[in-house]
Amino acid sequence: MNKNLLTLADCAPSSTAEPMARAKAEDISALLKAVADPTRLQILALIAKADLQESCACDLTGPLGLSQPTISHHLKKLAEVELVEKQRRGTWIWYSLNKTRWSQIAQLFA
Amino acid sequence: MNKNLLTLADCAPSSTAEPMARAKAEDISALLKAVADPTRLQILALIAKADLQESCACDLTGPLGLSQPTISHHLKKLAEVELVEKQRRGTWIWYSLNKTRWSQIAQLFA
DNA sequence: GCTATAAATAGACAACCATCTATAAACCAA
DNA sequence: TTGGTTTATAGATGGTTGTCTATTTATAGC
Repeated sequence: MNKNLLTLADCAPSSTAEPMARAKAEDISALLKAVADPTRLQILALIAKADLQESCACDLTGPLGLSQPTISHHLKKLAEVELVEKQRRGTWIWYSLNKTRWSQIAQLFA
Repeated sequence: MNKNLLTLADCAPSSTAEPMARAKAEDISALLKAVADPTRLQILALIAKADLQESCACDLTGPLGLSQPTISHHLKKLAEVELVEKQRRGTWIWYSLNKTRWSQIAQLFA
């Protein structure tokens, strides 16, 4: 996933050649699906604006008006594609953005 | 949608303030959902690599192994969020990428 | 008008997903 | 160990969506 979508298309020799490999399309799709949810976009924005750019899950339920398991579910989805990272400090688990992964998405559309 | 997601977060004064407006999150989500599908990513790549960077729907069914209505369905989704544009020339309808819209996505993750 | 081709629509169906409640697991402090 | 707090998991449910077949609409040529 080191080339963007448009240049990826150039890998094939002609306009009637094979399409982008399905497996690669599914990889990119999985990453984008994780971001393409309104609640997860709000979660990412909340983390980004928090002090030290990290939040614990319990700080997200209130502003978003969602149950704790629902927030946990979304954070798991974001962690699965490595868009957020978790770090346990005592009772709390702190979530932060993986900016490398973030900019990889930007590269896809550059 | 003229600021990216991370700076959008800065609009709020403190870490306990309101989250990103739900309506805005849903707008961005709708755009990203349109791209976050493996078949639609393949369609976009096929259009990008085609001669003159445009394809008619009938050129997509073969390489992707999908029915004509399914391709039509995906092209409609992409057109709804203005990621592709359509132009009728006789019997065929030619689809091309809206690169302005494309780069707007890149801006979100810049 | 008739026929052929391209694209869109309608309707059906299976798979996926966001959310909830209820419960369990992990951790800290007495 | 007991109790309180935070996070994760299990299971259920309603809504969304990708795909298909069948049909309709639009255009071109005879």
